[in-house]
Amino acid sequence: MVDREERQRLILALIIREYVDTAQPIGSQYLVERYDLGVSSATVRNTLGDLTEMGYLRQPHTSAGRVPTEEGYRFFVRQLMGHADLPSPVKRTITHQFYQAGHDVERWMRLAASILAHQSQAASLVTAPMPESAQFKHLELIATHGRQVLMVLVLAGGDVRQQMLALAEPVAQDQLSATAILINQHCQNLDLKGINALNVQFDALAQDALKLIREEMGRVGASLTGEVYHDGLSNVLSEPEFVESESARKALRVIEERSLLEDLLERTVLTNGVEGVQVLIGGEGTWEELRDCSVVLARYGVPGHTTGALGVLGPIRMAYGRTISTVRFVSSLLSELVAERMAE
Amino acid sequence: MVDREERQRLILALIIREYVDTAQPIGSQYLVERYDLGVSSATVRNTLGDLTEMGYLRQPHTSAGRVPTEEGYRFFVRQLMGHADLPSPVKRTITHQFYQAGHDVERWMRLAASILAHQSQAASLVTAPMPESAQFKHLELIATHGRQVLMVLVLAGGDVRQQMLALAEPVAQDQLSATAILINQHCQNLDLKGINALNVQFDALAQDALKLIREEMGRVGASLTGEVYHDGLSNVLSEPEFVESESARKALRVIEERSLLEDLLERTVLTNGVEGVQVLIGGEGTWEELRDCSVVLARYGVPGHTTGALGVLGPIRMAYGRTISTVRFVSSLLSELVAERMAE
DNA sequence: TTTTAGCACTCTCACGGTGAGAGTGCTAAA
DNA sequence: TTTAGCACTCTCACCGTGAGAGTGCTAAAA
Repeated sequence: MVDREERQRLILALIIREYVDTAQPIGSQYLVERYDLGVSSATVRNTLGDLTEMGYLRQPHTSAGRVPTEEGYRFFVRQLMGHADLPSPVKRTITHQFYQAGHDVERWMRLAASILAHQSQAASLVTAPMPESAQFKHLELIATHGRQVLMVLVLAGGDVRQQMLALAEPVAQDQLSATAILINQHCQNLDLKGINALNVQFDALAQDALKLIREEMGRVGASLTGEVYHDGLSNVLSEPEFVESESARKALRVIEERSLLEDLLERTVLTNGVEGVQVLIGGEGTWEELRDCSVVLARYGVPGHTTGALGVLGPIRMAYGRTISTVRFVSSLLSELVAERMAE
Repeated sequence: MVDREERQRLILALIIREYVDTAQPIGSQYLVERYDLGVSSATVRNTLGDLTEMGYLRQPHTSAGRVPTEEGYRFFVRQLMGHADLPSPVKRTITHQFYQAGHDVERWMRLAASILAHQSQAASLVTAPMPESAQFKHLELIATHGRQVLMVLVLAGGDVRQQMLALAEPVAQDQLSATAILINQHCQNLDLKGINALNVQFDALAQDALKLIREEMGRVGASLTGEVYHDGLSNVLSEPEFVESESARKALRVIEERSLLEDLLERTVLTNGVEGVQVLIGGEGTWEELRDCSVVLARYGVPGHTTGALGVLGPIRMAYGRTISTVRFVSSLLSELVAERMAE
């Protein structure tokens, strides 16, 4: 004889597993036929009644089977699911793919998005790693043509930024190089505050360059999310819950519209102090656009220095186990890569 | 009394206009009520019969009104539509927005995608401008940490590329700078062929750098499409033709899957010799994924030097007039910007 | 006290029939 | 060549029906 509560947990887990597979309401008879529960369907029915009363299951209509509620999924994720890891061969394959991408951050991002989308069969999103504060490393000024100068600014952590600098009059490359060397000497390893506090008499050219440098460094840290990569959008459209295009539209907008996505990320994984993978089910009452979907998010990078976020967006009826382990693994991998890159 | 053929053209145009608005089959009575045609519904019915026989209209079923066929749209776009331009105030607004984006190519791309999506109420896509061949302009080698060196390569046309160069042993910045100067002297304005033909004895460091330069320059021109920007994906999901998610999925895949998109672009606008805006209606029998949608495409940039592509993807029932003029205008604007940037 | 068999009950869904409405094509007259 | 008139066809919304699924309850069994 099994403990009453034990059976409730078992059956909730089974219903979620089956429902994630089939997208069909699950009945008592179906369960006893497929699993060796050792009890009759009537007993299962009692348990189903309990779980329904507890708010973890619901019936679409009287004569239908049970479907997990959002609360049911939450309970499952928090208490029932366990901490399964990705199978080792999968991990090795993924690691290998990142290894092949070399030092190219853009390729990392695309690869991460592709892997997440593929593993979870849902939509994925990855934001480029963003330094939380800018630290001057190196400057180059390169004459292009006429009064336009290309400024290449290297920041700590391997972040490279380019800007065009429009001068009042043409300047020779020699003079540009001299100015760059001068600025490099004074600004080495300074942050924005340090550069602002600099008390040196620069010439007009250097001042122009410094102005642009300040602007560019000010931009760093102003936003927590950089370029956004995504993949697998067409995956979610094949899910039955997104056939009424309205919920699909809302979900798409979260990925497309930068402001929505930034709000979501900043209020979840990019909040300092929060660690690990976060699971948002059905918008959690906060995000109307996510009412019909779930999001699995994680931060990656080196906290306090350079971080980004990644995650998966799919139907509420999602294979949380696999998705969460993939998100966890890819984020830890990216964290390692970012840390290595910073050490360079 | 109006010429028979004249009436056919008028009525086809009216049906397309109405159908694009309402997405409902249009009947003879509806037309005579809304437009002052000067003839009875019976006459209109005869004309409808003609147009149906010509293959420009069809009936979803016997007792329904008429709907344009793909052939009908094609005829409309080619013969009936005229060459309406965007209203001047709209043009001014758009021009102003690009002006505000400064010299930032990434912002141009995002802005173009946003404008196209917004104006056409459909999905838009823009590929970054790609030089057709690489010409060496300038090189910088910057020590970062240990054996990792940041290589910044400036190509003609303002294209800047960065790569990490991993050395066998650490090298001081002085020596890196000297090597860069050396390479700059020898490679100035050379293309890949010229660099390969170079007959100079370089030291190990310079040879490493040159190897990477060759790789990077070889990458230019290898693909005709660079980074792809898009916007307005959620627009198309609101169209009634995309409620059955299968056609929406196929359309999304064209935008998401690089290989599909590249094939499409290279076989249409990026084919040399083709000029102006191209309209593909219903996949034109060639692209299965586009069977249920239309694409309005154009090339932009400076032909033979640096070009990109842009376009709009929407339902076949699309407001071709407005979309085509927007695509034409934005592409000409981007062409100007790219030309200016090349002159710098 | 827990489990189970039995059973009545409820609800959905697929099916077929029906009638209103829309739009047509044809015919014959203008 | 155009038009009025009309019969015809097809869809679509509506309804009623019955099979099927799954339930909750009750009373007996363990």
